[in-house]
Amino acid sequence: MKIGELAKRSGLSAHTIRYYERIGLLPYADRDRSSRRDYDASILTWIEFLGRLKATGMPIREMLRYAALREKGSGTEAQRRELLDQHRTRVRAHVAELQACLLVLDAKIAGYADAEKRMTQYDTTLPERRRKPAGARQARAR
Amino acid sequence: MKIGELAKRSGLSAHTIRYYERIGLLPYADRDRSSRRDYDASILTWIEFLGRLKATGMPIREMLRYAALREKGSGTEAQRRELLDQHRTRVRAHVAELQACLLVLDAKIAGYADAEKRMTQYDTTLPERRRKPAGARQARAR
DNA sequence: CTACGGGTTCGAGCGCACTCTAAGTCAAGG
DNA sequence: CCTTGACTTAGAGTGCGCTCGAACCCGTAG
Repeated sequence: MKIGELAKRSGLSAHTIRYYERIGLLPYADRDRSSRRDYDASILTWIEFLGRLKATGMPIREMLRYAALREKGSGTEAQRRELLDQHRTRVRAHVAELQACLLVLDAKIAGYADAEKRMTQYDTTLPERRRKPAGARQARAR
Repeated sequence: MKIGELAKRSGLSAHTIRYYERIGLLPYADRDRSSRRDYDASILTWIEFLGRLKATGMPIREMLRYAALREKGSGTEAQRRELLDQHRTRVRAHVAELQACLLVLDAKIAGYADAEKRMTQYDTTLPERRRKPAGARQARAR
């Protein structure tokens, strides 16, 4: 598989794939006789996993540490597990934080929704928004 | 409250506070007669809310849109609600993605934990890690 | 009076993660 | 043979969100 094909399949750009190889996130790819990268489908699994790490906010620096351990092969499993374990802890904390923020967001949005409802009912500030009082209660529901 | 005090209370640096004012994320602060910023405690509420937006990944560009609507005052509630509502949707999606990634991470970690356990039991690669076979099953539990 | 510990402005610099450009190589199709 | 288009490299540029430095100002304590 050439780099263009891999780009399509992985969702990364060819530029990014070369960049990842340059910094050591992807292993140095075999080249054909005209020095073009030729990939094995198995690289996709690795790219996909890198994507998960990235999606969960792992900085490239740390992915590099993981990639290096992986390259090094057996004997590094405990360190790899440790690294992922620590990352998981951070991700869990992050999810918890997001959920807390969502509650705040919910409250804020509910506040605005209330304000809107009141406006529609009593017509305090936006005359052009007036509706028949009877139907106003349901207005703008989403 | 002077900028240093606000920095301490808000967790932002004085540099960042000035930067936020410069770009319009914080309202232009009143100055004392020697042109130093003098803050009202109420700014903390706003900074805290900005922190939530930031924590949930809202780019500054969009916080600026929200801040501008807020400055503009009443009549912008519907737009503010809309903005926050869209953001909430994105955050929820992001949380879902993180949770999916966590499952992958869990599986990967479990895989490594298994490998370690097997190593400890059969002593294949790391002799210095050997333990009495009888107790090895429970080793390294977390 | 002077030193110090804040503060001020403006603009430059940084770290991250790409993203793109320029100039060149190569293989296949018309 | 010539064009096309996908590839190669090294290195420069981008966008984001700060972060810092330089030079200066000001009020108070010793």
